[in-house]
Amino acid sequence: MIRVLVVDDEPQLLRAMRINLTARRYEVVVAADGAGALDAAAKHLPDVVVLDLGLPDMDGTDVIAGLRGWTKVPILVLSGRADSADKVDALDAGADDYVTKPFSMDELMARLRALIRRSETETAAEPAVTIGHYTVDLAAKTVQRRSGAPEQTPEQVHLTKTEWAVLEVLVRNPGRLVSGKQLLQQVWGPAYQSETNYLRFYLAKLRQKLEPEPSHPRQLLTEPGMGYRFEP
Amino acid sequence: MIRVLVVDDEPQLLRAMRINLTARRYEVVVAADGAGALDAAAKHLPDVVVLDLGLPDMDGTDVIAGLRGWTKVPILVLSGRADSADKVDALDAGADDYVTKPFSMDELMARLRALIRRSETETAAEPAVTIGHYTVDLAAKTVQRRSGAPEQTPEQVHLTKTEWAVLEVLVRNPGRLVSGKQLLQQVWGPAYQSETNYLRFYLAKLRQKLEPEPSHPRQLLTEPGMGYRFEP
DNA sequence: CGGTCGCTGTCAACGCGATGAGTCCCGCGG
DNA sequence: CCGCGGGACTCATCGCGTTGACAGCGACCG
Repeated sequence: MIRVLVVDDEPQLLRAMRINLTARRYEVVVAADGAGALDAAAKHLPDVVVLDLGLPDMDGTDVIAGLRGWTKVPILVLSGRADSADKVDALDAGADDYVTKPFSMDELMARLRALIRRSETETAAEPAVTIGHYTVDLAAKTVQRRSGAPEQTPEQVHLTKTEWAVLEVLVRNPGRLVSGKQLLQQVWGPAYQSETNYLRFYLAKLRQKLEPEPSHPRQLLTEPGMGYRFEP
Repeated sequence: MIRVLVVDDEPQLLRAMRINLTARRYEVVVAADGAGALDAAAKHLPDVVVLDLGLPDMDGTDVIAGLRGWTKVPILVLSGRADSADKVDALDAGADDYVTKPFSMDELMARLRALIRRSETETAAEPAVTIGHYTVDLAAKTVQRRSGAPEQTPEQVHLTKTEWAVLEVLVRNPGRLVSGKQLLQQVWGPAYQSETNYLRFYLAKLRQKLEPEPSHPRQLLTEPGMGYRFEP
């Protein structure tokens, strides 16, 4: 869940933000002043910060500087002042966006999405799955031996294009049964529905490469007459 | 030098932008319509795009979509329309910021700086990597022989522009598989998707220049049917 | 209880596509 | 005018995908 730190001294605005953000499935952390904002940021490590510049205890740019001293978290600034000099100061201090009050909540949410989208692509971390003695990284397309695995197992395993395609469909449906027809269509295209020998062949290859005992698979399972299943 | 693509159909605004950007040491490329914008982006590979939504030939969000199809370059949208629905549409289409006309040039420049700052921190992670007997410095664009390397290897290696572009994409994704399509689009632009012979040619050149045994690459690896991978 | 059928796992061989390397041509800049 | 880098084409080679055959196993039926 994406965590948003909202910093503002107006309870009404805080409340409105909390309602809107929660409704959009964000996790919300709030702070009412600059010191509280820095504390909350350090404690909760938010994914994005919405910062009102008109805080009672600190200057807005100082809050930005305090955050930028140790984190690159995206900062969206709210301010009642529309003066362009204020905007330039805040942006050059390290803010990523600047919205003047009064603002449209839809626009604010769109700007938040834009910021989150950009910071997400930086840290695009695809979940890694473990099969047998190996760690499978779908994004990097790598299979590495896990630490603690027997020495004679290869350090890295090479999977071919089709092997990846089959494995990916199974791994993306963890614990769920995938019918043979569904697998064939996803990997080979809609025209392939009955070539179950392809599946047998590639499941055998995957089990040989990944399972400790290929003849007694524990994670790449066959459901006779139904299909295949990846058990995480 | 940071390259800015400015897309607008008003010559006056183009002129003003060019003057301001040039004065601030940016390299400026301009386009007057959507088709020209996509062409110019593919040809010049700008570091940031300033895009007017009111273009004569295409809808603004289509231009954004056309760019986002192959590049993550930051996009700052200019628009005469202050309607929040327009802003939401543009931002959700992939824009990073939205400024309504008339605007303050100082503010626009500050917002550009904020976008560039963020995209720089994304890409400027590891400036130096080692390949074979050489140290590759992406920032300085130099390849130097490492200490301890055999004497007969050249002290310095010269890479051409395209060679750098290919190498850079690979090195910026260490250990991850990069598909041939992705490489082609990032280096040659969106129109190139199937010219895999270019890739073979330049990968061969890079391997000849960097790998100790060009015919048995150890770090610039081919994944048959899938793409290429830089192994750190 | 035995036989047969259907499904699955395994294996070897073939053909094709992708890859790597070589060569030529063209445009551009010195 | 020449040299260099980039693009386009060709060809030999290798690995992968495809294909078919065959054995093992369990279920169902006679």
